[in-house]
Amino acid sequence: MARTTGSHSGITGPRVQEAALRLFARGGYAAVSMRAIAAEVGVQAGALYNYTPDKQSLLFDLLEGHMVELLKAVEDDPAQSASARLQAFVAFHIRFHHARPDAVFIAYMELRNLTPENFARIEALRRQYEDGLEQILRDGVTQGVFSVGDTKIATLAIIAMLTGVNTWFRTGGRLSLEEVTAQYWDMVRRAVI
Amino acid sequence: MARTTGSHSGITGPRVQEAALRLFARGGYAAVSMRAIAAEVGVQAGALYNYTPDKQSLLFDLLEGHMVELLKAVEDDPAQSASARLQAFVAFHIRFHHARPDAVFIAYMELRNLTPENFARIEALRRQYEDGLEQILRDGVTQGVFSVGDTKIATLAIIAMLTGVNTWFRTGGRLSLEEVTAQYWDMVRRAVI
DNA sequence: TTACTTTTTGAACATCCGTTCAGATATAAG
DNA sequence: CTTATATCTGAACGGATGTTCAAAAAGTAA
Repeated sequence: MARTTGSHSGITGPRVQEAALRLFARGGYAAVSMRAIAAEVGVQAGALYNYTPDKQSLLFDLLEGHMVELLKAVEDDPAQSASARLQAFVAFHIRFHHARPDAVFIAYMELRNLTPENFARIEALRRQYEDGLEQILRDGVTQGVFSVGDTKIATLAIIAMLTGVNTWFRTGGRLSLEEVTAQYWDMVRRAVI
Repeated sequence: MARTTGSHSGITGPRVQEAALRLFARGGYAAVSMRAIAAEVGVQAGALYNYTPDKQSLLFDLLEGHMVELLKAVEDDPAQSASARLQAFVAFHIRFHHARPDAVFIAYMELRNLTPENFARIEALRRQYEDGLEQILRDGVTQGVFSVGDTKIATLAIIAMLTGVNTWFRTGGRLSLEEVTAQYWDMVRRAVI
């Protein structure tokens, strides 16, 4: 046998990405074999190479796709007050990351498995995202509504704090995501205002 | 040939742990072979099994050792003010983690490579550490000096924020570790007081 | 039906994996 | 020096690894 009934590139391609994302997040890049990804898709290992030149590209494409999506989704209206912009950022970050736990996990864990060139490209995208938050903090300081010693440190501190939600929050727990977001916003607000 | 000149258990044992720590941190548990660890020590792969029953135990012992050391090193004097205790915790956390970047990295990244039983044991130790901070926050709230909506969330937020220092801070950069610590303490203080 | 393209199989490649163990060698003890 | 023990080597085990590719099957178009 060879080609299976109903096989189609437009279907298998995304399924390969999804399977790789899920398995990389669960077991780690190095621990997941191409055969395991293929089995998840319901295909033999050789067929994966119609959709990726190699395993490394599979990882990089996932990370790059995640970062590009993140940068596309984040919004900032400099016309609004710095406080409102910061609140919007906090809510956005928690919501966006909560919706993609696997991609977020991989984006933080598998950087070391990228080639140096690929690593640099992902890092540039991450810095771009950080710069968006730092600009809000800078504007707030300039306008005299924020009191922040070092905006770069505050940026990294806030992002680390917000991303941490993903490590423990589970839907159906003691608090809703909205309640959690309110709590984090309260802490962020007091930390910088 | 077999036993090499100067070979000794008291020397090789710790060297195996150190090599495993360094290599796991750099490449990830799954990506590091026993042969690579052995090469780092300057020994053949078979010799490693004089010091660990298997690769899994090597990882678990590293994580458990790190967590036990962390719990042993953290100090808290309930007789002091909640604010002083919190400041001491912030300074301790940053200092302790900065001194052990590899162990910290592994402790956060390789949990998924532990067997369920080993994972549960490490998680229990981590929770114990978190509980120490939460107790400080609770006491502060009880004494009316802290204003925290949810002490559990605040605990996780603070720890995530502080641990994040390890991902970017490098000695010799723009700021000293003391300056960074002061900045973080400022943010933590304002977030909870 | 026929001709052509897209997609997948299944086997093969060389290489690496964790782990075991008999035998060899260094160290320590008597 | 002899004996015993601790330590390490080197080879071997079955199996898994990423990747390639000719051949086969399914889909598409006439």
